[in-house]
Amino acid sequence: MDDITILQAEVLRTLASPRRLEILHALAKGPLEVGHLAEAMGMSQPNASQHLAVLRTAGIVEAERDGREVRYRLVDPDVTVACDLMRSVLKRRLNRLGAIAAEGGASPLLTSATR
Amino acid sequence: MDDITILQAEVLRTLASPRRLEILHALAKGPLEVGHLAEAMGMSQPNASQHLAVLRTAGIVEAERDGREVRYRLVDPDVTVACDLMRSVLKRRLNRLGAIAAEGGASPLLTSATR
DNA sequence: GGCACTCATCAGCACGTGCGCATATGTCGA
DNA sequence: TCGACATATGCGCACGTGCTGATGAGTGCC
Repeated sequence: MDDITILQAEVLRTLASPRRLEILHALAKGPLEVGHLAEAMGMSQPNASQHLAVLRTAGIVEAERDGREVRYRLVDPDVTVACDLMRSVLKRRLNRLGAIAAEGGASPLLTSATR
Repeated sequence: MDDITILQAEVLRTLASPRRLEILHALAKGPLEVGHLAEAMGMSQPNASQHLAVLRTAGIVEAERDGREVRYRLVDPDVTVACDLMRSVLKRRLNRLGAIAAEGGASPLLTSATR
């Protein structure tokens, strides 16, 4: 099997978490410390630290010490560009399918999203 | 939490499998039947069918009966565009980090890919 | 040095997922 | 209708993952 395919699957699996997507979305606006991040999105500090560790292991974010705080930032904006592209695709789809669903059509895309 | 974020996480989770990425890659060249797909990538028929069911539930592929065979195709090439974009980003990274690793530097991106 | 604070890590549990295997459903030809 | 083929589904097991709670490691202030 292709190495890049396996690597890509790992990165995708890393991103396949609403929490981590939110973290990326937050870090896209600028670097943040662990505590601020945890408080901003209402998760426990260990949980935030674990998610950040996962993102760091995947090479998506990087850490930098500043006193007793640790500031995290995005390594490469290109990954988030791909994410935003997918995001916009899904947005378009939601709008299109939402219009269809409004007149009684069911959509597989929404079965789990609207439940 | 944002609905689109959750939806995106589900789609990413659906794609976060080397097998399914290979399936997408194969379907990108054109529609395929379940048996041909299973044989082409050396997986059992039920396994291929399950992966296709997952992709179909996520609205990434769609099925069409043709006699006793079922032909699967991509619903929207845009998703694969995002995938290819991420793929090229990773390729660039691999090349860049490979050059660094050649002179002794370690990289978190490669820890799991080269093991 | 001692204390308060920030972050990382560990242990444990609940839950989901992928796989092989067996089997059900659907479709065509004789 | 019966048999052969293509696909889908259900079951069970092994494994990975996310969360909580507790603890350890690093840092700055007194």
